[in-house]
Amino acid sequence: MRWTKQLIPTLREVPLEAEIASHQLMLRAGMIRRLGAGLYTFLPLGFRALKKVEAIVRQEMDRAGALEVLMPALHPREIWDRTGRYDVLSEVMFKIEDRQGRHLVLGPTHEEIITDLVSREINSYRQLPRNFYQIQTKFRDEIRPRFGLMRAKEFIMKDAYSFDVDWDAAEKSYQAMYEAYQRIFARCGLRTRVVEADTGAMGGKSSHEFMVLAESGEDGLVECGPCGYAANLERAEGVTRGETVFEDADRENELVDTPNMRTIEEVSGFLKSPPARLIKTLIYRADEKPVAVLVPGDRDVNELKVARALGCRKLELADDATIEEATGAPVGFAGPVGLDLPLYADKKLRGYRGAITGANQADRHIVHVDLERDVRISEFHDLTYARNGDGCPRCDGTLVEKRGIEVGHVFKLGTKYSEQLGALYLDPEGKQQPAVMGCYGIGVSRTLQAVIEQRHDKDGIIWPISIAPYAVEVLMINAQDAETRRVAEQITETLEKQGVEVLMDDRDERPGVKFKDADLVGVPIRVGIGERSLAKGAVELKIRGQSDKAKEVPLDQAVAEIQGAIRQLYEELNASA
RNA sequence: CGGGGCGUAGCGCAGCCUGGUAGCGCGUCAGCUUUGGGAGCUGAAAGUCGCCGGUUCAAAUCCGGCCGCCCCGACCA
Repeated sequence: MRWTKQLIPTLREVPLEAEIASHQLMLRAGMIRRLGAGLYTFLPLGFRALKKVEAIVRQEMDRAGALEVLMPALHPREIWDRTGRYDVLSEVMFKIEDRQGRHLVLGPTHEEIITDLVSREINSYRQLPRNFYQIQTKFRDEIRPRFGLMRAKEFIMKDAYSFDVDWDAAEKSYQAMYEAYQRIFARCGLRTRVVEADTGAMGGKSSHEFMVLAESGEDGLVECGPCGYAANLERAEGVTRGETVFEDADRENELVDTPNMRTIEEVSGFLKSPPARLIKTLIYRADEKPVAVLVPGDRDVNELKVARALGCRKLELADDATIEEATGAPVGFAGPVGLDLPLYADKKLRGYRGAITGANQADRHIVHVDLERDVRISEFHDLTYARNGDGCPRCDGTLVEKRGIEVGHVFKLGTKYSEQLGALYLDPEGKQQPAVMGCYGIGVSRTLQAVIEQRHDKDGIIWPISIAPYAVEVLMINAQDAETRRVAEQITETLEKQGVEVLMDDRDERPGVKFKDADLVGVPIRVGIGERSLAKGAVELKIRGQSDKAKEVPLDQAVAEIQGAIRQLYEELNASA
């Protein structure tokens, strides 16, 4: 392919709309263009790379025995009502009406659709296990789309759904997908970390996320070096090794004046006590009923954990009026002593003595609080976010906090959907059983961008050979030189005949422009054709991201060398897998 | 949805406070010169100044409303 026949609108300047490196580079390298918030067109280069990722996903899913299907993106509302998820996912679903006034949604995910299909088509244990997957566009009304393809309203996803006769069999299906995912991401040149994760609105028993470590990642995670424990911050449990008994722990509790001191910071400073000594008391509405949540003053509440501990569907911080009504004091002075609400305390507060809490009176706090002596806690749970330096819940190690981009998520779903939608089969005894399900997602378009986020330098993208839009770029240093053109065209043609994807930069531009664009676009193997080396009967070979200077290769060996370089790049990729 | 910011040529921006001819850099097109890491000169095309309304002799500029985008937060398979 000639550059002059392609559309590769590279940008010299950084577009204002892009914040993170991968987003900037996708725009600058002419891979994508924005249509609206969270909506992107793939230009030829971006689409080529995307198709490479898809091809790897297909190969590995097929290899793992999954069967490719294609389901509609548009769904009748009724199917979502059958599982109650029309309400659960209501906010993220795009809803539309057809001219008959029928209610339709644009699918944010496809559990209902595939389970409905399986309920009709699979009836016997002899037909199990089966795993169906598709690569398709998903629609989610994200509150805030950002970072280009990272969080878009419309994005490409590979989703797979496994159906098994029982939990043991389902576990095998899960393992097969887990391993397929490892291979997929390795083949994309990504270093990923697998973490325990929250199942969220998917429901189900447990799940693992595949994270691409990156500073710009939207997800926080912690990991423990010694034992390998790793979990999404939404789920991670950190063990505190901090003290729970503070000075004057044995004294009776007493009221102290704390005029206008409402925040942990203010009270901590005013009373000259570390924030950890304070007990933060937050009033929530759990399914409309007020409850109090207690956590150490230096900790943040993890509302997902609270909701799970309480078993409530809807959890929100109470408004000021509710707080005043529940505590009898203005906001900022709530405390558990004498508070007539269900009290849910974070585990780390166990044994807290000599602590400080709000007094449920304006401008007052209570000191020397002994949680066991002075308060009747309803339940202790893990209710806070883990953080850097916390103890590992599995071993003696210490947790390290990192950031990551979630590119894959595998769930053990169980029988939730199969029961609700009647995906039942007859076992050998003729008894009806619900299929045990798993579901497995890969954000395909996001994965593409994650590769760039992880593999770039100041000059541009460094594609792994496996998903590069082209494997080789043949660069005419002076496109007006006849011999340059002849050699470039001949090498390009030979390689293309051998099935190599070549981009030939035949633009009549200055060399600098073409070198810069080559680095930006990031094609792995660059073949420079210029008068200087042609005079020596050679061309110049350079691997993107490796060594600064190009290697001169005799003309008659050029194609063989290029093929060798391609092979080597694939080998390196496999070796790191 | 709350807070902040921005909307002027394809991209990046100035002009707005203090109303009066719409500008700069890059890119694009043409010509000449140049040619190994984002060239030089000359010329040219290209803008309903986000939209609607108001004030005014006159609005990119002042006022009101709306829309869009970006950032932070809340939220999120």
